[in-house]
Amino acid sequence: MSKIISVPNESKKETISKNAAKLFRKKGFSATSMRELAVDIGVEASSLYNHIGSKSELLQIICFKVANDFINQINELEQVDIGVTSKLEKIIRFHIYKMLEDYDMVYVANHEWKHLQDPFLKNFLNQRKLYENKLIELIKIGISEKSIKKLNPQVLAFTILSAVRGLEFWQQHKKNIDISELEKTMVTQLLTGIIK
Amino acid sequence: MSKIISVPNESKKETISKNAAKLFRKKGFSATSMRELAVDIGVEASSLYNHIGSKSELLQIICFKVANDFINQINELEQVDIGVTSKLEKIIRFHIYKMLEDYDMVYVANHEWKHLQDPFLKNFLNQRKLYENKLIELIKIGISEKSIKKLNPQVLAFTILSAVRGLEFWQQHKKNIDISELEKTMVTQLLTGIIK
DNA sequence: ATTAAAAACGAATAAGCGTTAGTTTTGTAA
DNA sequence: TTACAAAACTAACGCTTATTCGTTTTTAAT
Repeated sequence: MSKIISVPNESKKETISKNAAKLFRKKGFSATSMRELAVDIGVEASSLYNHIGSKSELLQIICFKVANDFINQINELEQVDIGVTSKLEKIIRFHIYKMLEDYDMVYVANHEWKHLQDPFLKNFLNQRKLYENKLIELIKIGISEKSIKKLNPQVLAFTILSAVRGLEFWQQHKKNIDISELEKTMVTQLLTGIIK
Repeated sequence: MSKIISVPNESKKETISKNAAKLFRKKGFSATSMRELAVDIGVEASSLYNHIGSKSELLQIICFKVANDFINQINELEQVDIGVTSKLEKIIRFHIYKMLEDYDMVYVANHEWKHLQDPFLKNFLNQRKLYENKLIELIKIGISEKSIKKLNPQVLAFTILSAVRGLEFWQQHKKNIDISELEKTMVTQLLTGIIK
């Protein structure tokens, strides 16, 4: 066939990964074949192996890219000197931004991580638990500072994470609704309800 | 091997379906083989076909069982003469109940429906949209009655649905937290926040 | 123009897939 | 005991899978 076309500043591995993310999201990891991926990229399946090690590696790249992005954001936020509720709002808005920006990858990291193989699977789950715990700690501080209602912090954290994860919905409804209204509504529902 | 053991009042098809739901949840539909399913049930793979038509049929059974349960509940609720916020609370509590009761099936219906084949795929998505629209209509009534804040009803509905979908988390944390506290926290966060 | 590396190709491999066919075993009722 | 149907078995089909191999083409540097 032809050559892999990659935009400048993007390696061929990145090009393949992004196409893989799109397919993994649409069809699921297991139901996506390397031959399908190859067709989308415009090359024979065997040619892909000049750039990647395995199908599994593609999933690793996607999942850990997303995990790192979220971990980095919450780490940076820990340094910033603003109130707990402002931090929660920033976290929610970052999820919204990420979901609209890197939809395919975030979706795959959320839904297809279970097809990672050890040690990557364990590693990924550790990263996720780390993120959850940071969020829970933040909420606990808010409760002790009396800026957040005294409810179960774990449940509050998971409800927020589940709600923002549901932003996958919005990829389909992008046109019907504008982002600022989306952000306002979600922040209000998730935060105003738990702020004294 | 041996025979399929099914509890009384449960057909062998139901037994197979429940085992399939457990596997589909753990490994995904595409990554689950009929041979694995057969091992779990204690029979050869080919023997399954005396009771079911195809692997695909198992997914159909699971997805539409769940869809019908939720549609039925919201239909019954339409007849009841209580306030909008009470109805929303009942819906949230029903989701919590269902997720804890029929975890495997609900999870599969939420995550693996994309592997349904037409016309079942289209049918399932129609059912889901129907449910979403009923919820949105309920919220719109609440807004016009001024019992709910004037926010985007579609976003509010999807945030609720996403949050309750996230109850999958809780299957792992079942021991750490009791259900009544879970329900109270979620209802408070999702409703008190949007109720004037 | 020569050379070496990078990246494409076609063909093949071994394993696993859902499913079918034909046969044998099991359970049930006459 | 006989007879019939239900449900199990073994074996195989045709197909797809990820990946590897050896070879050829393309690209870029000398």
